[in-house]
Amino acid sequence: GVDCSKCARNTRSALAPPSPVWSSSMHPSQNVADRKDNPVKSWRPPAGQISSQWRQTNLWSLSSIQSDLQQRLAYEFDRPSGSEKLLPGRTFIHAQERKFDDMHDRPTTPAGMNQVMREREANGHSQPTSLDPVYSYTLYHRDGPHPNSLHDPSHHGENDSMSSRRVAIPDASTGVDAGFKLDSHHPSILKDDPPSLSVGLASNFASSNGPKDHIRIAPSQQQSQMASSSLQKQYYSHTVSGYNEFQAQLRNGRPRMDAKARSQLLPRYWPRITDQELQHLSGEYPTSNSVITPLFEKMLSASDAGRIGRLVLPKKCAEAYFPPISQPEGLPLKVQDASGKEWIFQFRFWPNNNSRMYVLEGVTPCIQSMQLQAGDTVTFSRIDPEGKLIMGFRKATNLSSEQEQTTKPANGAPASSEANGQVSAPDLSPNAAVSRQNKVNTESKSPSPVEQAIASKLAQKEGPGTGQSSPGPVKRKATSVGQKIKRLRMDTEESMELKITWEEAQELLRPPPKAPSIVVVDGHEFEEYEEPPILGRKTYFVTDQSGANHQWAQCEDCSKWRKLPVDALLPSKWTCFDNKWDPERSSCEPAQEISMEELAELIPIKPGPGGAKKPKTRIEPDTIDASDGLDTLANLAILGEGEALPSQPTTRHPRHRPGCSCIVCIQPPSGKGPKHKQTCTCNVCMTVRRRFRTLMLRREKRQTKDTDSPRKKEAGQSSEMISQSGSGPLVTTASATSSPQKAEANTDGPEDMAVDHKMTSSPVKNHIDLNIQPEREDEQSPKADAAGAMRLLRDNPT
DNA sequence: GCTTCGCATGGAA
DNA sequence: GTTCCATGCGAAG
Repeated sequence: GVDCSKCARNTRSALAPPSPVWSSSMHPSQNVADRKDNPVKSWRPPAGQISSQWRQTNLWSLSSIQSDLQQRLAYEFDRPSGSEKLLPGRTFIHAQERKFDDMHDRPTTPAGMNQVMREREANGHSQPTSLDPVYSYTLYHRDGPHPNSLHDPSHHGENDSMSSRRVAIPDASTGVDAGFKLDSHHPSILKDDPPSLSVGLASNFASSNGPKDHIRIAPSQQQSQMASSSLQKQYYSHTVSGYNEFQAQLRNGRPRMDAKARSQLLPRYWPRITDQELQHLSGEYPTSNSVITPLFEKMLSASDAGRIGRLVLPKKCAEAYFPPISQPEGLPLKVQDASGKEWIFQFRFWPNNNSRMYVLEGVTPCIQSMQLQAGDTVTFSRIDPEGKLIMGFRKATNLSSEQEQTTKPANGAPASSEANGQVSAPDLSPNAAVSRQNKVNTESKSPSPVEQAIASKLAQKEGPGTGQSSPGPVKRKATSVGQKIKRLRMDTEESMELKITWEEAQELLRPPPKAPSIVVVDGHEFEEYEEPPILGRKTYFVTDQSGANHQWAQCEDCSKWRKLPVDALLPSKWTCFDNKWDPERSSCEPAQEISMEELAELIPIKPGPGGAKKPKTRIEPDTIDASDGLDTLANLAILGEGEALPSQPTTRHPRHRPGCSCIVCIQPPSGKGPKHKQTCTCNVCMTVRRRFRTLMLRREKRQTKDTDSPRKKEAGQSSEMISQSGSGPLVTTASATSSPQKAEANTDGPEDMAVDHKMTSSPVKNHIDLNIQPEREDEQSPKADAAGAMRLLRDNPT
């Protein structure tokens, strides 16, 4: 690459104020040296070019492949350009550029624009018309004949077909026009894509966080009046595509394809731009009547950022936005960064599997200049009408950005530029806007202890600096940061770790101290906590032989186990001194209440000191394995209500604190959980039975409201079913006479449970469908209800 | 032996 | 199954 910043600056100053003039000092015969003679690294633009760089429109202004150029020009000049004059896009742009305020008066229909265009072009040309090949070449952009093809392979293939090419001939345009001709001649995503319909003004810009496809900088002649106004910039939204589509169709002589083309372009290459980046850009080109068109961006892979100096270009992007090349040698491509430096890269391709692989060679100096690493993102934009290709970058600098990449679907752009303030140019990351949003999210949401713990653990795993974007080329797979990020995939090992961490965290979660509110959703009551669960000390819930419920916790200091009430919520570092429930054992000195051996029978610990493991056995034969989680929670839920229930640690649904018997808590994971005996009186079975009764009561009530006799009969049947399903005393009579509302209200309530427990401590014979939804069951036919009830009670719950 | 170039390979989309 | 593309790798300089 060549640092032509001086040239660029000089040019800029010499041409100040830069006007979008299309005079090119490059003579048609001014040749670009052969690549061998003028390799990229040593290439310097001819003096004549330098002064014209600032205003000429060619992106690839100094082409070295003369044959390619001449071949193209020969065709282009021979080709009638009349159709070009009917392009509405330019017309539109004319009006737009002539006066910003005219935007409101511009024809808003394609036809109207078209008309304006005709008039304008018929009026002649106010701008220099000297035609030089490079200029023409650069103005010109291939026009793929295949609507469904993002690019025209013929223009990139060795058998380049010129059939579809058009010429942006200065005779048909002013300089301004030419610039937009360039734009309009871009047949591919970029060209059509630029959502050229001007709907966005400064206000839009100011309020928009979304991607910007087009940035319009106010005409210079209006700057004085607009300098202090936010209207200085116009920004084109991508949302209005009607005109754009029409425009594209006209100018391309074929159906517009940008939408499709864009869809063909992988989202990770979609350019996005943030407000701040727009500001930055507009500041970079304050006097130019320019439209900034984000083209694409790419996250640097290890190879891209490596010393080889080759930046692999996405094929579609290269073919859409860069000049067509027919020879593998390609051509030099001039790119300017936001600071004004100009770089010359060799844009070329390699044959690859009957396709091509496009690369930019010689990017190392630029990459180094920008201090980019793998994982950072480079962006490519174009400023029209200058037609300059601008290269920006975005550093992936922080963890949040990385996380954002992993959460942002199919788009691997890294950090927000605002985050690090390293925006260098039109930072067009697809994620920029999302970055900001993510940033806001992360700021507004204080991480929970679990999140912090996980983050901390991950950070430890990754080690310092790995949260950053640049992992460095440690090993090949690991260096593919960009790929990993952009593919939004988490490393398998990492994923496992995260899972483990989360599982570990689950055991430590406790509901927040603040009492939850009850929310009824679809007939189910849920406890809703305003605060996230807290990290607590792991305890074991136990029901001793006397039926009393309590939990055991281990002192952080002395490792002695202390018996605590079931409702005790312990901090993560709990010690005997925190044992306010048992003054006799509120220090580490008193001995343990029971021996370790005895304790080991209660909770899953080793008889020796320390070593609490997950419960594998239970002291009560009919209890449920605590490892089964959800039903454990169901049991646990009832514990707080005085029911005699087995001991289990609370391992899941941390938001459902003891007492919660919601459908979530009582429902074991699908396919999990032990088979319950018909005589099982565990809480799950009890709750299911109770719910079933509630269901039947509701139905009975409704039926009673409608018609008496059939309903009573059915209710009787239902009751019979229940009575048949259980071997013990039945609750049906009492339930049937109780208030349905009360029954509903007390579905999960202690009273209900108490009654249930008394009256239905009998085995069930039928299968209990824990997925049953009483409210929906209500909607079923009585027959179905009966069947559902039978199904519900057919077997024991699982 | 090192660097560069150009193509091949294979995983991922 | 096809295409893309990150990167490996041998040949050449």
